[in-house]
Amino acid sequence: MHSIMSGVKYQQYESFDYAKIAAEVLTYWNQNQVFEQSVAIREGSPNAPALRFTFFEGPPSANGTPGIHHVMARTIKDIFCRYKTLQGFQVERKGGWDTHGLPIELQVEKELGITKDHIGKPESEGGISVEDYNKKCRETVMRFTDQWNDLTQKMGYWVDLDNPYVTYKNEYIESVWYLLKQLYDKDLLYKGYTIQPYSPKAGTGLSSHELNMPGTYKDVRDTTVVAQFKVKPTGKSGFLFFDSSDADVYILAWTTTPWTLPANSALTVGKDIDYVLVKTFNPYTFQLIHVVLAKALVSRWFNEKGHQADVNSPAFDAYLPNDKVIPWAVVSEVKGQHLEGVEYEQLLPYVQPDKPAFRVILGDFVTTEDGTGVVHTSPTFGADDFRVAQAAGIPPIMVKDETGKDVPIVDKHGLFVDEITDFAGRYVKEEYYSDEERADPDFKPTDVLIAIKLKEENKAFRVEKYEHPYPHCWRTDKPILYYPLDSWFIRTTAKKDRLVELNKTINWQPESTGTGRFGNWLENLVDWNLSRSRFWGTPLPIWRSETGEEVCIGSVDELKKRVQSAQSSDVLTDEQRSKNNAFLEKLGGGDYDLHRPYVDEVYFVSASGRVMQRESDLIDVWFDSGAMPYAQWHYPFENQDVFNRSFPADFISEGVDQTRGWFFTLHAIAGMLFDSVAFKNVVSTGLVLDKNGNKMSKRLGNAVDPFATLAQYGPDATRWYMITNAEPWDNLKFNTEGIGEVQRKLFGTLSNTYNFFALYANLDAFSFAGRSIPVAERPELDRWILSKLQSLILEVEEQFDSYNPTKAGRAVQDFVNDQLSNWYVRLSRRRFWSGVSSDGKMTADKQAAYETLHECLTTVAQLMSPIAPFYADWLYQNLTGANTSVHLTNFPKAEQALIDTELETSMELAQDVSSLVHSLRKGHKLKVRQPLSRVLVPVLSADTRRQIEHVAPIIMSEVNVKGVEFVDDASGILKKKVKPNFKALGPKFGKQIKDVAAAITAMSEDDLKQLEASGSWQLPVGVITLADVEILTEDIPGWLVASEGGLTVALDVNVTDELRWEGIARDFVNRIQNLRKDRDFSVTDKITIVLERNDDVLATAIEANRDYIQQEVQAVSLDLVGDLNGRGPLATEIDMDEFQLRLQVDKA
RNA sequence: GGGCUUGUAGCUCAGGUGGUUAGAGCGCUACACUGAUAAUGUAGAGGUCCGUGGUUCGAGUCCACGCAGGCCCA
Repeated sequence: MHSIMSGVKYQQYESFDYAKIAAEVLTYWNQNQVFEQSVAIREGSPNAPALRFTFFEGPPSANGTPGIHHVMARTIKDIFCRYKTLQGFQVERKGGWDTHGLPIELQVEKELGITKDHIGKPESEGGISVEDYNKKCRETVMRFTDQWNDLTQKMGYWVDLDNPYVTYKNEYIESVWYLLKQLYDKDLLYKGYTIQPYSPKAGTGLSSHELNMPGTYKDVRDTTVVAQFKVKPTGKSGFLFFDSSDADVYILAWTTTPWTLPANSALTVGKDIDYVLVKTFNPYTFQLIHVVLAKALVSRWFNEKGHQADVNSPAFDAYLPNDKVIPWAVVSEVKGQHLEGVEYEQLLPYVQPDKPAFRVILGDFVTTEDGTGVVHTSPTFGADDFRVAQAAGIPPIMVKDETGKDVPIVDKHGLFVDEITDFAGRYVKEEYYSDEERADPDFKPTDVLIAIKLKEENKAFRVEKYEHPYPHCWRTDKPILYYPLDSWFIRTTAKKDRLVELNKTINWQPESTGTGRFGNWLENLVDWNLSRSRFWGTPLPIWRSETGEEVCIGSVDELKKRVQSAQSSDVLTDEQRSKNNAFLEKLGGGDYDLHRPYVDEVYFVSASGRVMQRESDLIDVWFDSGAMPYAQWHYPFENQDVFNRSFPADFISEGVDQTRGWFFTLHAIAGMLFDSVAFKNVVSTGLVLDKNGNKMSKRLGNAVDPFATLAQYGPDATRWYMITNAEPWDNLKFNTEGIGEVQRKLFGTLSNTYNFFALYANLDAFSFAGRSIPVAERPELDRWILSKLQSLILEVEEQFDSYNPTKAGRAVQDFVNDQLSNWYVRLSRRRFWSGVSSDGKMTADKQAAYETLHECLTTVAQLMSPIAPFYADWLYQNLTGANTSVHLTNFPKAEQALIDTELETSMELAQDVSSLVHSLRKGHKLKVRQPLSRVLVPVLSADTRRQIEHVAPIIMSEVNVKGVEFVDDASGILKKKVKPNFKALGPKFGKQIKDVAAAITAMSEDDLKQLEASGSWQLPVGVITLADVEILTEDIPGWLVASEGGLTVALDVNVTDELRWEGIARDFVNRIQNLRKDRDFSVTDKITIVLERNDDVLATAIEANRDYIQQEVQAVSLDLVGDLNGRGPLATEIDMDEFQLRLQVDKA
């Protein structure tokens, strides 16, 4: 931007550099601490306590660089905080950093060139101590803080970065521990197990990312079994026996892991899958059987040659053992949901469950892609199995270990336990045996032995080898097992109903995320698995003895007391005692650390005199972030008052991907411990995609650099584009060209409008000092734009209040472009450059114009300031001249009294009529500079007539006609047209509507007159009234007519001599103005004109409009001479349509 | 595979409760304006409203089933 003319009231600019404007405003904010002020000025007094609006910042992780989507997310947050500030609320926003978690650990592993296995190993083996490793994590996690802070500043996100909460700080962890202890005391924190990938040979669980490493999945040939589960004849299963002629009924289930069959406790079917009962023979025992499997998979297991249409086909009787083709026939068909609850006999009854099991349940993961459409379910060896079994109340098959604890039937080495008598001590996977053992000719894998046993017992329908991909441990290269591993859980299911209830009080934007995605998630809640087997995170504050005595620690003080009391017992070893001492010393010195390994080296003594050690788990980082409402204030150890006044949050906003992340953890903790929501309003935002709709990724190179974007376009246009282009919850296809468009369209127009104002205001030394001309006394146009302005304020306020920044922004944009710039300013231009009365004072009209435009611009600056904070401040301060930031003002209050809907309607008619006239002129090549005598507007109602009369002068000047005339019905020259009003006719005539519509369209003019006169009209099918039709005029015979949307105008295109002369005069003025401009004359320079008289028509036209011309071009003289030759070098020739102007123009 | 979501002009998007002629901006074409001027205005062209069925006198809009993209979860 380049400022010209300094030392005037309103700064004028030659050009606009929006990025530079933002940078200057940022400096201003920082120098004047505007953000701090914006919070401070809303501080209440004892008599008038502050209205508070609480916002929670979802902490970003600073271990990566910020992307353009962060600009989007933070713009949303910023908008509503700024808006509420304008509304008079005090909005404190504490920043925060998410510092724990797997991504950070993985990054550190990568940078150190190590794997998880190296952590905690001695250096001599190439390892790194947990202490050093965590130190590295701590350094890494804040590495890009500077970049983040820089972005925060440059994009104009107001948040307190000086006192952020940091999740790795001791105070934060202590608060988290407090919360965990609260849960523990309410019996909402317990130790259970989950099914996880586990490598028996490595003796360790694998994380999902370890499972995703390349080469993990390998094709293997496994022995697979279709097992026959014998149905018990009960009321539930009766229908299966109805047609089975006393033969046994079996449900078929396929498994690629036969070793899990002794742990079977349920069969899972799909609710909507079709199943059939098939009569056939077992291929190994040749017994007649009836089996149940999915209809879609019949052909997978049965040979088409054996198909019998009839259940009683003689083929069944003719069947002999070992016949190649086994006959089969479909007996009946049933939906999966009707199989639910059917009971069956335990397949391999080695171990009895402690609750009823062995029945059919429903699961959403069942497919008919392969197998039999029935899934053999063993809750100890499958994650899906575990989940559906738990939901259906089916117990797992477990045995007791030596300490009395429930354990699965396969031990941690991959061996069957003693209870599985036939296979006790055998590895479940043949790959776990050594190569030598497998080389023995008599060696048989356990799966095969199981298959043989099943065949012999008439429990196997098919045994076959099958090749499929199976995950392997990347360390040992052996197949993994899905295996139950210890985990700590939060019993969210216990509070599910309350969480669902509380959710209904939250205002979700968009609503569907709350009712749908989040609501469904709550409805199907499972217990929250807190455990993570990692190093850098909040340690689980639970200590346990070998016999299961437990204590949960809820504060540093409690920890200290526990350690101290342990020191006074004689149970600890010397080493444990000295570790404890070391910790106590650090605690005393204040330089303690609640992370691993330090808390692992703290030992308690239980009531029964046993050593207690910390459970090695860390907690899910999501608990960290969900704990921020409390932990950010170190609640309840400090700041109880701050917490109490700022909980729950009024507003939060994050990406929709956080639904099950932050949104949930906030909600769960608040609901379970405080019986409250954590937030009242939430905006979940969509993704920022590239301009082709693809996900942005650094790898693909289509990621947009936020710093480059902000540098090129400035933050205001960038923010405005992001907000107004798509609603925040829709995905945004980010295209930088769109920012350019916003810049030209909105900011360019607005800047031009401001500059226009400044130019003339400075010339006239206008200075805004409130409304000196009462609005009621201002011209139509002023009252109209002020009315529009009030409507805009209401609209913007409503949209911001309902958390829709997109509609708020679009409303401002429409006002600026369509109403203010394109109509108000364009039509008012003349008022700004004329209008000085004889005594040199401004006329009231001009004063009104300045005041009106000024008010519109300052109000717009306020309305747009939440979205475009820098530019709005710049504009506001330019306009007010005061050194007061727009962000410290109060949101404008709409003045209802100024809203004149009648006037707004009138002006709309003026715009429509003008548009139609332009269209007509264009069609007849009559340019606007050629004056015409009149437009004719047919009006059927007095209202419309009055409304247009109001704005007739505006129409006349806009389309350059001498008059606006009306024709009404009485004139008799209108040709009317009638159209059916379907909305009214529909309910009345229903199916007959087509006939009615045809009859109405066919009405003659006489018919129409009768309808108008009597108010009703008889049709063959019934009576219609005036309300059932729409009557409009579309034509005036003999006139040039255009119509649109029920409005019709006719234009008198007859150009009289006078009109023609005036048109020529206008053209002449135009050419002179061009000339003035070419010669760089100043706006105030007076001139003399000498014109050669070379055409009579031209001369007549000039003479006839001499006064007008001289005034327009500020000519003190206008002489027509016979011949310009010889009058000097300044003579000019200009083409003007059919004329050739030869003239000389000089400064007077 | 499940839940949620999106699909309207070349591009980005509007289109309360169903009403017969589906809109805007950008881009494109033409013209105008030239005292807001690297600005501005006006007009025009441009559509299988993702598809198929259904409900209805009438569907971009309601219902069902699909197709394609996206997010989350398996």
